[in-house]
Amino acid sequence: MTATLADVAARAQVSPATVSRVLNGNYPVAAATRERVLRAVDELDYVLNGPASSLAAATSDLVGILVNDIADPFFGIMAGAAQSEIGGERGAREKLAVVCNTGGSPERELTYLTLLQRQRAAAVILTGGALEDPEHAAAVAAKLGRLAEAGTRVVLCGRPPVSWSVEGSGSGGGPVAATLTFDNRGGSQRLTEHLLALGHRRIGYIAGPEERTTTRHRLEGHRAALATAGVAPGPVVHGSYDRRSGYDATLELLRRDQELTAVVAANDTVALGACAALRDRGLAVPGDVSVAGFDDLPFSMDAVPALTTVRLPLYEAGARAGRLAMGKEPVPPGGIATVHGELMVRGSTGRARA
Amino acid sequence: MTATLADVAARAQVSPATVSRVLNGNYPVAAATRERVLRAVDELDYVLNGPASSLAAATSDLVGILVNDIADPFFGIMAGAAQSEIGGERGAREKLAVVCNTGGSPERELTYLTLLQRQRAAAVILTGGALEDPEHAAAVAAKLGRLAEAGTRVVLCGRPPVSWSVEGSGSGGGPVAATLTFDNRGGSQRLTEHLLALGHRRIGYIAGPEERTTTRHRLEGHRAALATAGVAPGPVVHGSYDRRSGYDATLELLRRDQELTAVVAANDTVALGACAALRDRGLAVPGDVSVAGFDDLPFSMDAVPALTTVRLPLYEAGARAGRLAMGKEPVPPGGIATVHGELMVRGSTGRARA
DNA sequence: CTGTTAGCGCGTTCAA
DNA sequence: TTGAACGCGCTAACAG
Repeated sequence: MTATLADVAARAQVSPATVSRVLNGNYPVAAATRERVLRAVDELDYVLNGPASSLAAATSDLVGILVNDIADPFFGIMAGAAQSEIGGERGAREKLAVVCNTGGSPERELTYLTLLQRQRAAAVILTGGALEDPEHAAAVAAKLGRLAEAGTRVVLCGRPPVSWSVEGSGSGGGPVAATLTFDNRGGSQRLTEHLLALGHRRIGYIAGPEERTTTRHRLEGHRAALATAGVAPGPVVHGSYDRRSGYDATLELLRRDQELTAVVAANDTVALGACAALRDRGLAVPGDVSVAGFDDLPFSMDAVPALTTVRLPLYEAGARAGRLAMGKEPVPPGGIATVHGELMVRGSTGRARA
Repeated sequence: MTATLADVAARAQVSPATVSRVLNGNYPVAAATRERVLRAVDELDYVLNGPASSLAAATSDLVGILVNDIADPFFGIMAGAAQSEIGGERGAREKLAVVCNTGGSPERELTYLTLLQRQRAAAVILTGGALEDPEHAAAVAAKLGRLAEAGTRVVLCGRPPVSWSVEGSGSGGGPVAATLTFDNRGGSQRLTEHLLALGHRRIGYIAGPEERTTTRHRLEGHRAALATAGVAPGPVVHGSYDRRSGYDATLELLRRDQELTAVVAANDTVALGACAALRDRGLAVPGDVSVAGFDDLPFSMDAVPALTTVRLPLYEAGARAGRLAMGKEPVPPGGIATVHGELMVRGSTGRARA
């Protein structure tokens, strides 16, 4: 049988309460007593019963990190960074930082939130773009409200603020403790401006999945740049955030406009697919067609040619979200901070061909 | 305040026990009663208290998936696959599949195992190579033993079987319910044979971190192929599993042997770094030097030239590990199944230059 | 500084 | 098919 607190107490000849106190380290305990207790713990291979502890204390040490696609380094980097800030909490109660993969499915997102609510999670971090379906957005907002009520800290990372219908009194920022939102629109706009400056006038755009905030914002930035320059928008194709999608979409773009001189992709992975498609078509990058991505994932630098893209400080943002979730860092004014991207000009973009 | 089982019972005018029964669906309950209870649950926005439930039932619905590096798709793909098999359990008790990022640190690995033991996890999946340090291996084996004793199913995926000192009676396979091990040695051997067949005789090798099973097995396969062919081993450099490491190691290899005609890398990411280094040195791939990787991650196909590598069925293996952890699939004979890799010959390897 | 006393919210006997 | 009673293992008052 597994040893319990009482067993340890008996062996150390103290009361269960004392054992609890040395384990949690929240109360003063005589050094000698502590010593004895720790020895007993060791001898019995005692491990705290998490559920019992959580039940009694009405809090748990679970922290959930929701990601859309765990196989995508975009999320892996953020999640890993957040986790490293949460796990390392020395001295205090060890938190169990845990990542949940929704696969982009709205149902699974809600399921995971419910499961975390069940566990009375200490905090929840939602990463990446959100679905724009109003019904689902409302369901998530409601869920987050209930989590917050129960004392769970909710942090958003790389996701726009939740629109919170102010139905109650003016409690402030709704259920979300802090939001780190990415400036997808601005980054995308600067990227397209870069292409325009290189003389490109016929630019195809490979957008992400429809109904997603990230997709829309990046597309809006692109269009804003075109509009400002008085350039007519080129063809747009939607797809998922993977390489295959970029490949197929590029062929479709070429079908729609043979004269394209540049392709802007929803992200780096898609951009790589685009490069592959162009090569297979016998088109040189950037000689015939320039290609640009977004995010600046590690592999983008190694592509041939290296990818022009917008660098998002994913690690830093994830780490900050982790600290915010742990209450280790002050919440930004208004609860919202915008994280900006940096244009990285590399070999995949060049002057437009005549 | 959050609603409790008792609140629901009061509203539905039944006993708490009955509510528990409809929620868990393990006992017969009259349809009309169930209906009333479910309505009450809905009206009160009731969510089961996980800790209380786990305490009473002495089991939890948490399943832990340990990975070495969550930002690496190698692990992301396996973890995502496992999670998808675990999450979708319809009808039964919803499991919370959760991934824990050890970052390759032995301490964090043990910490996470303890945390999962605390939570009385239903199952634990350990993915990827293990550290070969005997002390740490023993500590992990002991931990797994305690987990198994407490009823946690332990599954290994992409990791060699734990050597289990048979100290007790012949209980069989030790604490591990099932092991899916990758045939790193065989795959590596076939890869090197491929290079030998192309006429390469001076082959550099970029190994992974020292003291890791994956590193050793892949290196052994490589050496076995050389020995069989009677070819002298070339230079070997160790590094981490990232692109930078591949870049630096390649420069070092060239320093040690100017006449190298091929470089074998610990994995695809490292291979990409190697390609970059060669290019920067003015060497063509595969014209001057052939390059090969391992794993066949999605981006490897898109590299220029596309990477010759060994394809590991990561998704399938992860999914199978997930099913094994859930007891949805029969354990392989002896508790151990070997997953083989497939040699993928692509553009990055060619005939050795004269 | 330490022991005693109550529950935390739920699952699971036992009866009915 | 349902209800009553007990206890899971621990923390948090309150004494001492």
